Amino acid sequence: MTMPSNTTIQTWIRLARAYSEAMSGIERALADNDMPPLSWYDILLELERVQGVGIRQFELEHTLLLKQYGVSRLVERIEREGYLRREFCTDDKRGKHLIITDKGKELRRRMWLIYGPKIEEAVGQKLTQKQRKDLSSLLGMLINKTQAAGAV
Amino acid sequence: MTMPSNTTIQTWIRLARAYSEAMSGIERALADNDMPPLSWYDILLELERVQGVGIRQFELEHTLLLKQYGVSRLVERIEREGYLRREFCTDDKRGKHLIITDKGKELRRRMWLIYGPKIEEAVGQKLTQKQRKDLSSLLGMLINKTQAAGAV
DNA sequence: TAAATATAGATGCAATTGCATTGACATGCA
DNA sequence: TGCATGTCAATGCAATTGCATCTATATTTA
Repeated sequence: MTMPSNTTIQTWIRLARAYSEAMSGIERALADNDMPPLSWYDILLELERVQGVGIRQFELEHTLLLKQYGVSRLVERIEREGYLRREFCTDDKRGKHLIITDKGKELRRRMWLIYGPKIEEAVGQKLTQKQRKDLSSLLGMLINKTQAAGAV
Repeated sequence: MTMPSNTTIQTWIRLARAYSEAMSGIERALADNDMPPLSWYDILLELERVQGVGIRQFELEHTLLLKQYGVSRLVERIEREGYLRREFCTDDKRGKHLIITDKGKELRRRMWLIYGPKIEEAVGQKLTQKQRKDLSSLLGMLINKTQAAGAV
């Protein structure tokens, strides 16, 4: 593998910068409103997507790019606060099914009221509709498509 | 502030995904080659940019989007391994000047041999030259321009 | 089927990060 | 000058993360 061109380097720098600026703004806004970190939102959204049937921890690893022990402990904390339940699997006794609680749905909804406007501020306000489509399309080319689509 | 459109949401999701995939690949490659995390590289590059005159810790906070205590401790660890020196400022006795050592320059160079090809893999290989320019330009519109340009 | 190997998830311990506060000095203002 | 306020950096303590390993169960293979 060869070295990147200057354009490639600059693109990477800006990708990192754009992401980091947006993300730190989001995390700050959540913390300022006494909300948990964004990772909680991502988990809760995935659980809400599958509508009650539950999801396995290892599925979250792949979907959210987390480490195995990361999921295990994150989920433990979220469960401790009552936003999800862990049920033993009947078909695979090693596993757990994760199921969002009503309280969890409510938290996700409240987090979105903070998170949504921050996305709009960081991305929506800065670009025209055409520019957003172009950017989305180009970013799509960088993403490993064997993975799931991903969460807001 | 209003809620984001679907296009805005998708753009944000892809931005996060593209960044996270690239970054985790980079960190994994560095760790696999017994190198320190990318944050060390960013610091060393900034120090190398200013060529011996040194840089203040608070400047790194803004340039690298780090917390004050984050810089303080990160720099302490890097210093402990001999990749930079901290000198007391004469003009501002509260402050320290950070200066990269020869060993630090050497480490940065070796890290680039891992880092560079990973950037090429994550960005360069996935896009044409025109696409890279377009992407860079669109990402540039998301970035808060009052901040410094940023590091590789 | 028994043994070998692989997978799901948890956990002890060390390293790192976050939060709040502190100490030391600098700056602004009366 | 003398005090109030602001800034630079460090640090104690709690929370989180990383790494390595462990237990339990599933799957493969001979």
